[in-house]
Amino acid sequence: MADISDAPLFSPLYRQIADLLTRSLEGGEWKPGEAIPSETELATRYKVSQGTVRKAIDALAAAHLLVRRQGKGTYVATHAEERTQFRFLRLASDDGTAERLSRRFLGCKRGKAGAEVACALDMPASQPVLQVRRLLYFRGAPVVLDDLWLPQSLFKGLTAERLSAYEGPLYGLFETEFGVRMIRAEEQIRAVAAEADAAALLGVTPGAPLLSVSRVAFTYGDRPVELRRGLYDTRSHHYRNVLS
Amino acid sequence: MADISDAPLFSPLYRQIADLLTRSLEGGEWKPGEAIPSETELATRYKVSQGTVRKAIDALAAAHLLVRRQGKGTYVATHAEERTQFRFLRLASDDGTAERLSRRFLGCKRGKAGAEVACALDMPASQPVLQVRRLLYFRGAPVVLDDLWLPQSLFKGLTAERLSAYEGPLYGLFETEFGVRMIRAEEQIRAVAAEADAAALLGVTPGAPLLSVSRVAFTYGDRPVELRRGLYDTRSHHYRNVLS
DNA sequence: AAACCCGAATCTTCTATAAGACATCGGACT
DNA sequence: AGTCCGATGTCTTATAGAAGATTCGGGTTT
Repeated sequence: MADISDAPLFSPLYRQIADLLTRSLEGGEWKPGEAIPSETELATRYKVSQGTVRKAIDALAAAHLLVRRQGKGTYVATHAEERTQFRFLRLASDDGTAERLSRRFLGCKRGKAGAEVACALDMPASQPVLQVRRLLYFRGAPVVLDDLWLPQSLFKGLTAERLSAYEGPLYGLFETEFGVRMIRAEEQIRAVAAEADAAALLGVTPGAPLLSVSRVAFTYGDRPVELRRGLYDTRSHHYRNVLS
Repeated sequence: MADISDAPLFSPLYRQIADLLTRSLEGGEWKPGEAIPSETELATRYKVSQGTVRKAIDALAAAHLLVRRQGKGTYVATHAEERTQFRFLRLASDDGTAERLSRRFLGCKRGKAGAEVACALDMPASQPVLQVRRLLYFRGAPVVLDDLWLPQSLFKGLTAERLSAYEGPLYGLFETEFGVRMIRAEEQIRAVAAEADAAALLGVTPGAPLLSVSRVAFTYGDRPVELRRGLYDTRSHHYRNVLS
């Protein structure tokens, strides 16, 4: 059984507990969507008070690793069910209507990481990577062209068929099928002119301004596991951001 | 003296205290940069325990309304001093170097709010507004062209001279000179083609892709008090965002 | 005499714990 | 089928002590 001595010393007790919980989450002791043990149960397990466990859980809930439900329990956060997939897709329609979005996968090929991809994913160059290309449609019209790069080591067996078959957000697939849970992401946004191929796929004129969104997504331990570059047609949609 | 009875009933005690504190902040009982009374002092004032006051302060600190400093006290957050003006300006250089930014004000004229501006600022159309235009320079080169619309009722006496004279972030000026503190902002980002005048000011070719950032900034009570539209040259800079 | 160093006192926020209130759900009972 | 009720979660509040920051004064050094 886990014990306090596993955690780094000279750190507040509740933080040590939070680290232990994070490690259990990372190790898959509790799967996404499941409930973790109750606060009192964890308190007896770690030999601390319920309030201390609570404060540790508070920190993880603030980081969206856990979700609290009063009276029911505390659950491992998941991308599979949450309708807030808009936590990672920040595109919204100008008229504010919630639109059904569909998608189409254009390709899924194996290759070796170039310098840029290797750098972003913090891996040696020419490591095997998986490249995926897809289109997102809002109300039937193509709006987003996404290119993804994934380390093959983590996503063995990922094929275009499995991508097309899975319903729900991509990060839900990664989580349930490959045990890779995205925690956090950083994006770099710029305006670019549409190249010929992207313009054709998005139905815009070549040279038209597009939003370029480069994302690196991280899993536990701040390990980068996905590089994504999206091109957004922002004529009737926009990237929404909240500064708080 | 304030009392619990001022707060809405049937809400957790710590939230009631948080609301009272927010009202005091809004009313200017403690000015930005100043320290608020200690937790124990507030506890005796509101007739609750120190821990409850603490939890209320925690909530306001999480919303960046207050800043805690262990051993010293809790301070009212301010835009005037914080070097994290990059909480609202998310532009970063591609090479990661921290650059000194300078600015130049191009104009400051009075007028009446058009339909769009009035809608964004939640005011009747044709209300008097102030329009400001400025350029931001990174390393001597123009990168951002900003247009601001402000309700004249809140910013009486704001002139181009005062804008140029003030050192530090614009929101610091608003806060210290006009008592308007920005709490939160929402941005809509899109890619647009440079118009002739913007292209000339930013030193890009007309039609070049630019990042368009429309921001509505809110003060206490979620009252919108600023509309801002920025055009960013993203050839060697990018808008940085963190999804967490 | 002036400058400096170093604790004690006393502020502050931070941590840990305990006890009771509130929410949810399922089974027993009417 | 509807209602009550208890078991089991989280949520709220309270309290005591620990840890960090500042001030101030006495002692030492320059």
